[in-house]
Order: sequence, then structure tokens, then C-alpha cells
Amino acid sequence: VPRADAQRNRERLLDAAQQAFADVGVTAALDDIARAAGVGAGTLYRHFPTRDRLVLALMRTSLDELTARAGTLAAERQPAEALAAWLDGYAAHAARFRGLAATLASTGLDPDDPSAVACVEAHAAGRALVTAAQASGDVSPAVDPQDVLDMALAVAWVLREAPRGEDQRRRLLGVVLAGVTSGP
Amino acid sequence: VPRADAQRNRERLLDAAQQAFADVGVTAALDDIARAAGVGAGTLYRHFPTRDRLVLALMRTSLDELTARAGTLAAERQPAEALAAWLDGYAAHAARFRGLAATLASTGLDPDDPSAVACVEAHAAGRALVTAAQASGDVSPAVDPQDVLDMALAVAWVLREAPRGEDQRRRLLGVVLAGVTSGP
DNA sequence: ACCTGAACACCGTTCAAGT
DNA sequence: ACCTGAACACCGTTCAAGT
Repeated sequence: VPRADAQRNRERLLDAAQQAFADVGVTAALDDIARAAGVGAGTLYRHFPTRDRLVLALMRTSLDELTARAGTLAAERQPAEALAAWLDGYAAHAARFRGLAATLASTGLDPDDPSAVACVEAHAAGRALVTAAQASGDVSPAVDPQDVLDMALAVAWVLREAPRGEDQRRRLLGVVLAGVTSGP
Repeated sequence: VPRADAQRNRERLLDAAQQAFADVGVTAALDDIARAAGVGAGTLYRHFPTRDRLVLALMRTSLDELTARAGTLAAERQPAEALAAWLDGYAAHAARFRGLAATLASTGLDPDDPSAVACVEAHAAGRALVTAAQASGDVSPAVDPQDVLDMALAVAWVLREAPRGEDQRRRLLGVVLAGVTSGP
């Protein structure tokens, strides 16, 4: 059982990180985050040995929501619609701050690492939606499901690096979805 | 007219940067680059006030080649083929090292800045190929040409952040091209 | 068991002194 | 006119000392 002050520090660090990442992107100074949380730098490193671990811990809740949403969409909508709606949420999530898409795309995620589990599960849920859309004939069977998720993250990357207008996400995801759709 | 030693230092810096970027990505330490070039740090800053300026100077030749290639392809091939071939070269170029795609995508490029001219011209040449493919009916008129270039850079980003197999570039560009093609 | 904060290393950036 | 390299600032990371 963790000590009460350790638990409180952990939460303060997550709050401070949330704020800092939203302000200046995922490269925000860890030292600043520790100071804003009112803890020593060493405490931050004890709780989160790497920056990615901090990012993933912060994303834990929203990733779990994305995983759950995949199940709901699969049950309630047509496969093509469900996939489109989920990818939109996934891209929106990955575009929340600069650098996040790269963390989510990173191939070096260890499925056994508890801090990466939420990320790995969300990916699996997304791939399942692609597979379902292939089974129903909406998405071409030649497509690699992983490629579809990668392209949704790539769209999120564009949203951060070259923002051009309100409906950019809709336009770019439209291109991706049209690109993986089965011929008529 | 620049002094002979200034000219030589500039070339040494470009050589050293080429090497460093290829080794460790576009975030390579500028200090290391100056040392490898055998010059003081101040000399690097004199020649290239920002990292982007160094990157763009390094890319100048290849960007000019891409611009020229757009003209050749437009003259010798069908619009759809020309576009596909050019985007492949563009994505391959942007994937040469990590972080380069972001520099090329950056919206803050001043068209009047001589160091950005090659980049702006390559973009214009690419957009012209998209427009030509729209005129011939191969690409849907609803597509924003800039979106097509952005997606090619996004593909390059995936190639660096989540590399998955030899023909990943072909697969992902295939999705983008299929996604912007006019309905039958 | 956990925390603090000083210490160290590394790197971007500037600028006084030199040629 | 251009170069050098020391100096400063900033930040990631570690660790001895404290509770």
C-alpha cells in the first residue's frame, strides 16, 4: 500500500504535467512540472522514471475511455460508421498536445509494462474495429489494420505541426477512410 | 563576396550536420556539429541562426531536385502517375531523418526568406501536380491540394516514428492516393 | 519508505577578445 | 569581416542526507 503523501504527490505531479503539456507541448521541462507540483525533482523521477511513463500515466483514463468506446460503437453502429467515429476520437485525443502522437505510435511499447497496457489495449480495440469493417466488406481486406491506426496518428501529427482550418481533421480522416474503403 | 575561410566553414558545417542528422536525427547537438566541423560554436550560429535554417540549407539541393522532377514528371507521364511518383520521392526525402517532416510542414515559413525559398518552391511544384491530376479527373476536385502534401509528410512521419516493414511507404501512400481519387 | 534539493552533466546561445 | 572559446542559462538525471 502506498503512503498517503506518495499518493498525493503522484496526483499533484499528474495535474501539473497536464497543465504544462497543454501549455508548451510534451517537451515541457520536467523540472518546472516538479516545481509546479511542489515536489523535488527526485520525486518526479521516482514516480515516473521516463517522460513517456508520465505521458502514458496521464493518458491512462482517456485511453481506457477510447477502449470502452470501441465496444459501444461496435455494438450500436454499422462497422464503417463505428470505425469512422472511433478514429475521429482517437485522432482528436492524439492531437491534444504536440508530441503525444509520437508516444502513442512508438513501437517500443512493452505489452507487459503496466504503464503501457492502456495504450496497447486501445490499439487492440481500434484494430478490432478495422477487422470488423473488413468482415462486413466496408474496408478492403488488403489493408493492414495497423496502417489505419498509424494514419490516424499521422493525421493528429499534421493537426499539430501544420494546422490549417477548423475542419482539417474531418478532411484528412476522410481521405484516410476513403483510401481504405473497398472498391464499389 | 564572402571570405574564403567563411565559405569553407559553411561547407564543413553542412557536411558535419548531414552526418549528425543522419546519425541521431534533427535534434543532434549543435555543439557537436560545430566541433565535428572544426569551428567554434559562434561560427555555426553566425552562418545558421536557427536549427531550421541549417536544416533548410542542407535540404536546398534535394528540394531543388524535387522541384525540377515535378516538371519532368508533368511533361512525361499521365497526371495520376506523375503525382504518385512525385509524392513517393517527397515522402522518401522527408523521411531521411527524424524531425525533417516537421520542418518541411511548418506553416511559419516566410516566402520572402531566401533560406525557405527552395522549400516553398517544392511545395508549389507538388501542388501543381495535384491540380493537374484534378484537371484530368484523376483526383477529386473537392480535395485541397495542400492536404495531399501534408498527408505525404504525415506518411514520412510514420516511417520514422513507427517503422513497420519494407513496403510501408508504398502501402501508406497507396492509401492516401486511393483516398483522394475521384469516384468511378 | 519516501522526500528534498544540491550537484553534475549536457547543450543552446551570447559575446568579449582576437586575427 | 570573421572566428574562437569561455561564459552563462537551462534542463535532465542522480544521489547523499534527511524525515
